[in-house]
This record gives sequence, structure tokens and C-alpha cells, in this order.
Amino acid sequence: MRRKALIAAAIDAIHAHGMAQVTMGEIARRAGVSPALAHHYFGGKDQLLLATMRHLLTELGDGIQARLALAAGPEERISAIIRGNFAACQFRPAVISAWLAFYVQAQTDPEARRLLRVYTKRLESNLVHALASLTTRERSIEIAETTAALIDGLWIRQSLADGGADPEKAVAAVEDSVRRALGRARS
Amino acid sequence: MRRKALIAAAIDAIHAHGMAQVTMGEIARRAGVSPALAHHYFGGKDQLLLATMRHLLTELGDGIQARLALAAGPEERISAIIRGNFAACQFRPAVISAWLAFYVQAQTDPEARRLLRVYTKRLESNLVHALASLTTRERSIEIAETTAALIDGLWIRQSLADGGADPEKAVAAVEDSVRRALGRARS
DNA sequence: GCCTGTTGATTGACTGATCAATCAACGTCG
DNA sequence: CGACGTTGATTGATCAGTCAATCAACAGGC
Repeated sequence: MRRKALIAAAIDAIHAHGMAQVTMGEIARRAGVSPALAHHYFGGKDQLLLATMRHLLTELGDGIQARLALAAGPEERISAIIRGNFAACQFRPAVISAWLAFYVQAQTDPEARRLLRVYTKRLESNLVHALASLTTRERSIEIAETTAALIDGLWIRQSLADGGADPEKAVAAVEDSVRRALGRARS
Repeated sequence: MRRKALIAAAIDAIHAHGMAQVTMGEIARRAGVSPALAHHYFGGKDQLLLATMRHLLTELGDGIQARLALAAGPEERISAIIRGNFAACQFRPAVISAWLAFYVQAQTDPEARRLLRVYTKRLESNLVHALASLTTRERSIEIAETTAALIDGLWIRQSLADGGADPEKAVAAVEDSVRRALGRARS
């Protein structure tokens, strides 16, 4: 309850003021509580931000898992992974800002780095698994790495676009890239 | 002289401590001067960081231009752009950290956003131009956007890799992606 | 050749503001 | 009454930016 509200407030605060200038007071104010309460629940600024990162990670992971459970066949599994990464709840400006900030954090903070690698590995592992029956194992790994990078890159560029997000276009671009990597014509 | 040293120190400091905790004192210490001097030359923290960003932008742009000048034919021009983006001087951990930090900065700072968009537009423009004679104009734009996103994504993932950078592999992946997008088999 | 005024580079010390973290107090529900 | 959630006030530290003072280089007058 309070934790959820504080995490949501942290995401908004990061988007509004940037990770560099985000303060416990600002987060608490957005959550409608006193700064002291944020310390009470999370024990410190660093741990609150790490908890926010974990929240985004599990939210993304759960979304992808839910879509994977409904997928039939390799092509649908691949689409499920791609669409999960561009799902509406993830593809919001505030969320993208937070992800970017965590990438920066991971450059110096070992725990953030570890968490981000969990996401990286899981994404690539999911892709390799879905690609397994469509090509060789070695080629699966290559395609998975390139696809994962393309997804991350589209996220970043989305953060610079002025207009509203266009997840459909991003999904189409990634799916087309995978099809071509598999040597299949555009459907 | 002093400006160059301070900018280089700023890049290292960002890599070592993260944009959030970088201080004028730390940058000045790495440059071997007093904190007051950094103010004397740049007028403030924000302007020093923006100058650092401009330095990276022009360094990257000049490298690509130099490679483009030596390129003959569309394929070589495309390769020149790709290789310029993964040139050794750019593909260092400290530089990647700085770029990431500037992407975050661009979420809230209009001037940083403007500068980053200059890079984005120039990269896509270069790619579209190089692709012009190989496909339709509309398809050129699509391929350029996807390729630019792939380059950014490979940069980011490079920042998480433990081992040393592998620019050759990244270049090969992007070139292969462009070839497939153009409907050509791997050479 | 030497004194001297000037200019720009450089510094240490200081200040004002900000923020994370702490703690004692307060309400409130059981 | 007692446990829990919550808060306002406080503290100690940190940092950006300022300022007066020092230093080095140099030019010109004598």
C-alpha cells in the first residue's frame, strides 16, 4: 500500500526531476506522506530506488510470462516476448526515464548491475528458447542478442521522441527484423 | 588545455561515481586543479556537463565524417557510419557511461535534449542518404530508424558486459541487419 | 637591464542552501 | 494501556558558487 505508492511516486519523481536531483522529500511529497516515512519503509534512499527497480523488473517479467502462457507455437512466443517489452504499462515516458536512470545506476552500483543483468539474461534466454525450433542454436543466440539490443534501442529513442509513444510501430520493426534474420520474407 | 582536461576529467568522474553524485570538486580533483577553476572556465556545473556532451557529440560526428570522406559507394558509406559509431575512442566504458548519463539528462534538460536530437537526426540523415540509391525513400527511412535504434541498443548492452568491448562483433551485427533489411543475403 | 603596472590564471576559505537520516512525540486503533 | 503508523523538528554533512588574495607572464618606460 504505502510501499506501492512510494514506488510509483519514485518513478514519477525520477521522470520529473531526473535521478540526479530526486530527493526523498520529493518522492514522499508525491506519495502524500512525510519524508520520514519513506525511510521507515525502505531504510534509505538507495534501497527505495533499488526496490523501484525490482518492481519494474518483476512487472515487466510478469507481463511477458502472462503473454507467453497464451502463445501457441514459436512465432507467437516470439511475438509475445516482443509485445511484452512494449506493453503499454511499460512504455510510458516516466517508466522509460526510470529504466534509463537505472542503466546509469548500474554503471556504478553492483546491486543495480546485478538486477539489470537478470533482465538481460531472461530476455535473451526467452528469445533463444522461442527461436530454438526455427534455426540452429548458434544462430538463435545471435538473433536473440541483436533483437534484445534492438528492443533496448527502440526504448531509448522513444524517450527522445516528442509525440506520444508508438509501440505498434516498434513491435512491427522488431518482428520484421526477426523475420528477416530467420531468412523469411515479410508476411 | 585546461578545458580539455576538465572535460576528460568529467567523463571519468561520471563513469566512476555516476552523474547523480558527480561534484565539481571531484572533477577538478581529477583534472588536478581547484574546484574554483572549473567555475572560472565553465561558469557552473550544468555548463561544464553540457560542454562535455558537446565534446562527445563533435568527436563522434568528426569521426564519422572522416570515415565517410574515404568511402566509395553506398555500401562503404553505410559501413563508414556504422564503424564510426563503434570506433574505439567512443566505445570505452567511461564514454558509454557518459552517453547514458546524457540520455537521462535529456529527459529533463531541454538543452541536453536538443543536443541529443542533433546526434539522432544526423545519424538517421546520414543513413538515409547512404541508403537512398539502394532502395525506396520510404524504406530507407524505416531501415535508418531501425539501424539507429540497433546501434544505440548495442551501445547500452555493451555497458553491461563484463569483459572488454567487442566492437567488431557489434559492427558485424549491424551490417548484417542492414543487408537483410535490404533483402540481400549475407556476403 | 630593471622597475612597475596590468592582465589572466589559480587558489583557499567561506557561505548559503539542500538533503539524508534520526528521533522524540503524537495520534489512533485494538 | 500498549503497539503501530506517522509526523515535525533537528542535525550533520555535502556541495555549488563566490570572493579576495596570490602568482606568473609580459609589456613598456626609464
